Amino acid sequence: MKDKKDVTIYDIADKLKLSTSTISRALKDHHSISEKTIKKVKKTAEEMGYRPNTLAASLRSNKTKTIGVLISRINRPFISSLISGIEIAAQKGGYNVIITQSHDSYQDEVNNAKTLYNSRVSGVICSLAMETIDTSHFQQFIDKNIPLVFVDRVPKDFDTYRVMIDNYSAGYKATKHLIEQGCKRIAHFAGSQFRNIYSERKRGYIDALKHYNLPIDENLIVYFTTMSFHEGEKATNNLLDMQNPPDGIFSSNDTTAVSAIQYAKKRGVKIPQELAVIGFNNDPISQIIDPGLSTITHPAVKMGQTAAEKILSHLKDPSNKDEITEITFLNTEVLVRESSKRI
Amino acid sequence: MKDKKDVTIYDIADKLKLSTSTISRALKDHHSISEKTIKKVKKTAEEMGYRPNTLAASLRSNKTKTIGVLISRINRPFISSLISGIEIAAQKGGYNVIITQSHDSYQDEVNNAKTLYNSRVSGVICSLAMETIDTSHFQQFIDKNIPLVFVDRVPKDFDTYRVMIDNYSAGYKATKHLIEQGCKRIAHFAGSQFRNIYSERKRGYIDALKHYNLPIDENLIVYFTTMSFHEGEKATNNLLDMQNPPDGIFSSNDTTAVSAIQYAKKRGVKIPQELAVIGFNNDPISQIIDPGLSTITHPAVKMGQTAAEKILSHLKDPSNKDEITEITFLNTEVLVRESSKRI
DNA sequence: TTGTAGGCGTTATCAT
DNA sequence: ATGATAACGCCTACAA
Repeated sequence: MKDKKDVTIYDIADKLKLSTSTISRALKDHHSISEKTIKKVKKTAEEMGYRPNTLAASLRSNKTKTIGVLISRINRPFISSLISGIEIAAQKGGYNVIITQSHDSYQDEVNNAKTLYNSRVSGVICSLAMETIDTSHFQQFIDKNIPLVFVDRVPKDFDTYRVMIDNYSAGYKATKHLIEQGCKRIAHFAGSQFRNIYSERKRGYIDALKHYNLPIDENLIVYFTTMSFHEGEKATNNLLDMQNPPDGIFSSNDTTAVSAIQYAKKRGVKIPQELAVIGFNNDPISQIIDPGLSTITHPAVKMGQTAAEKILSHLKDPSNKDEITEITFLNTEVLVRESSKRI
Repeated sequence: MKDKKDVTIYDIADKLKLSTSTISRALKDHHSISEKTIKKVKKTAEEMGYRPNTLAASLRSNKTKTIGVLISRINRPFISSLISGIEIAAQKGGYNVIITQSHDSYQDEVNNAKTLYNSRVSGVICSLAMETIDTSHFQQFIDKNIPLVFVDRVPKDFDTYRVMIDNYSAGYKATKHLIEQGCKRIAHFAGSQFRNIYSERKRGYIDALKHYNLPIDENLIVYFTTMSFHEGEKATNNLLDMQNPPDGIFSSNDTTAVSAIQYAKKRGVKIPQELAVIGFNNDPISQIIDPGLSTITHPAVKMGQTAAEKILSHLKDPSNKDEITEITFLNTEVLVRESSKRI
């Protein structure tokens, strides 16, 4: 099968004895073109099987109508919902979404940023890799006035759009909930403290304890690197081996919270009576585990949509170019299931 | 902040008193350019902050180095793993991945196909929407010799690359497993029979029953539309209300299998003694539910990788342009957990 | 080994 | 209301 050549506006122009400018305008309903011509052009374009060449238009206008997304890995419930939201909002605005995964590697993130930059994306949405500390590879976007939105895992010190939840308050609420259920020794599964979503959750945890006059025991705070199922098991094991084990766990994600429940059950520890557990994210597994995992809900799809909308509106209104630092906080809620219901 | 203009090969040429062709070639290590010039050009390019304009190159070469992906919805375990695999293979080959969701709507799928076509993607990977029956909107890719790979939810009658599992044999194996556990009345949760992944699973189920001389009871076959948690509950309810309820369920996905387990437990039905259950996909929830859900494993990431590789190799070797019908089957396995272990 | 020139398809500017 | 022309940045025959 031969590759038939694409029909271009030249071909239409030839056929209709018009100029390419007229065709180009007619196809975009330009007001200076007569109704009749517009109709004729569109009809002929249709008949000839014309498809606009986005590439050429992009080159000409230096605009790609593409949003680049930089995330750790797609196949995690929170991230895939996030992307879903981005895609929905982007599509509504006529934008495409191009995805790159860092797999939580700093070097991959740097490379991907470069790739996106080179492909002239109109805007970038990023949730930082676990490893990332230095964020200078994002400066290139700022320099070229390409709107950049950080989502969820945002940097502390980079002035741009940010869409996130109030992790401090979520951590506080989660801990407070356990305290209200009568927990006195609450352990915390903490993520990498380089990612402030985790350090903030921990800060909320600490402050809640303080506020309720409970002692802070550093031995009850476990620092994770990957926050995997396996890490959760190990941590739970260690905690339960303590002379004075915890009676509650506030975990920074659902994966490790679920593993804690499973492991504790295996050891005969009663959930929630002897150990109350609350997680974070409301992943699907949280409602499947028995007892149901109390958790903090995240509006993941909404976050994606919001992030994409920030980009679209920035691109639409080129006035506010300078020094954008806009932080959008989305609401979280404590979702109480059986794993923490003691009273 | 002003948008600084991009550095082009013209700028480099000017600075080095060379022609643009030399620059262009030097940047790509063309053999006809001297080592010295290459080094000099690259150094200057680096210093001037040159970034190749993929757009211009694509327009010129009529190649975009982009793979378009058309799926139902990203935020499902199987799909997000699939995409992850695609992205990994694409990145390895220097390709970008652009994602569109149909949300299982036929119309959206048609629109997305058009969008991808217009953006001149180099290749397309698609898993069909639930609704899709007519697949003529994919013909445009074939006509332009754009490699098209269907994954998982493939059409019956469209001759192109397909990467999938042997759903018939998987359905057969799952049912056989239940039979071997002593089940006599096995129900089947079937998906839309327009999607042959589901009709094949059902065919495997039927044939296994036949092979073991078990009667086929149409009342035990439940046809789902969305295969959601809720649908699973309702179906389970109805089945358990029967005078002669089933003693086993083979479900076409894990979501409904899990809901069956939860609902049956709620009604006091013992799993697996009174009701053995096996699902499909090995979603994360399947190992969280208690008892653990037996299921059919899918190599989702591998499927994505394989699909992307088909495209890359097709693009690399333009010889085999005509009439490609290549079906790749990936292996499945019965993963036995507690939900079906009776002996 | 390097240079010249034309074109990829579209659109904006300036004419008519 | 329509047309001519140049430009977006890169690549590649062909020429030197």
